[in-house]
Amino acid sequence: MTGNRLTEIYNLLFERFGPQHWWPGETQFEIIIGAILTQNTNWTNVEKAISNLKGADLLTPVKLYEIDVSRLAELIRSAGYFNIKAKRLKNFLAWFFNHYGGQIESLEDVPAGRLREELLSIKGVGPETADSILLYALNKPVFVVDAYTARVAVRHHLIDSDAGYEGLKELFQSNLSADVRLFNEYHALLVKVGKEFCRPTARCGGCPLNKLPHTVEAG
DNA sequence: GACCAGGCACATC
DNA sequence: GATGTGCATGGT
Repeated sequence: MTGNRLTEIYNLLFERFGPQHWWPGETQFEIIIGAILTQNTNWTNVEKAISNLKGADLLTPVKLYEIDVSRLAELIRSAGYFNIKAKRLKNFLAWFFNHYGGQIESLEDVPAGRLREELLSIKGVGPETADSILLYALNKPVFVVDAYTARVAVRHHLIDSDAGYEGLKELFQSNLSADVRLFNEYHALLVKVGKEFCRPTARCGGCPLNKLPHTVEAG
């Protein structure tokens, strides 16, 4: 029942918007850095920060591990919260080098459940960032939840409004096949429809999901 | 000028 | 365990 509804939503979104080509990043490492930088921030702001790092030829594990945190903060200023994000990147890099020698391939060998717990132990890496790294950088079949996911699911009565991150994640993971490409595209499509039609102040006109049972709760 | 954006940690009750 | 607050730039 819910599974069919989730599939119906996916199909409506894909028919309307097509493939989203996520994650926009050239390397696995770049995707991880982007996952931390995009916390509560518009992606266009993150692109400038990543561009700065590339322009300075610093977007490698070793170079970011060695760079001074204050210089890192200046380079990522456009991403917002730049002081705290510089620390968060450093926290991740310290963990990455201490436990995995700064080698992405070493991360890929770790079971997703264990790696998720380890990522969550890093200060500055919460559930969404951890799951984004697992799915988009490491190709593990975990569903990524974000503010848009919650808004769409609640407005279409797929889950209670007081459901937390894990509840939402379980909703999707238990009703869909554990498919990396499906999870990749589904999350990206939810972000797309969220940006265009499912904003906090509702403006649902033209939304491809309007044919579904629907209650708008602005704010 | 207010509101929003691909969160998270921490304080307080 | 729920709720509130700081973190900050840049686009609409």
